[in-house]
Amino acid sequence: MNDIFKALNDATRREILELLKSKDLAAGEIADHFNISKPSISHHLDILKRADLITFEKNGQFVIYSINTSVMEDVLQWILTFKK
Amino acid sequence: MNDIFKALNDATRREILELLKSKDLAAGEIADHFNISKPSISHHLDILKRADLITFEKNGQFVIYSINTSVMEDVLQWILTFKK
DNA sequence: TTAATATTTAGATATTTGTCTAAATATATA
DNA sequence: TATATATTTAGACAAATATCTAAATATTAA
Repeated sequence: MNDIFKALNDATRREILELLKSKDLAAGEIADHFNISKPSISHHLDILKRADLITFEKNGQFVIYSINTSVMEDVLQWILTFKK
Repeated sequence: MNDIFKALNDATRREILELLKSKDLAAGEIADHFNISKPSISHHLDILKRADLITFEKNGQFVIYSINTSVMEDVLQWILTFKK
């Protein structure tokens, strides 16, 4: 739970998830959406990976990232415990 | 959304919310549950307040804190946009 | 009014975090 | 093989964060 909330606690990372909601993207395509260096985006992707919020697959020289919505279920359940 | 995720990105603050789920508590009662100084807990309460995740009411020399679940609804809706 | 209790504010400090540039690695293509 | 493209790793640095102690503020009670 710690890793998930940590990953979600950054506007850039949340926006990456929004992008991947529409379709899978290569690391470079993701980076192109931001005014942030590629290494920084790579670091954000790493944090999202650790939280298992995204997965990736190597395709030639590209690395294609996909969202993993199953982890969102855990957050959902946690939130629901607060609904009265 | 930023303030909410920031507030939730800390185990102590999430535990404070768990405590308040059961019942309203004074600042000191909350602090008694942790091996952390009262000023630190006061700081955590401040962050939860800013995120509107808790409310408070002064009662004599005590300050009674309550959880505000309505904000959880916003997180819930955000999470749901990822459910396929 | 003085002392005790409850809480917050102020200021300091060590750790974590987000960002950068430069360099390394991996793959594709000429 | 040499060069170009895609991505990550390494290392540095400023800003944010969680914590502490000491002091300030507010309220109650003797």
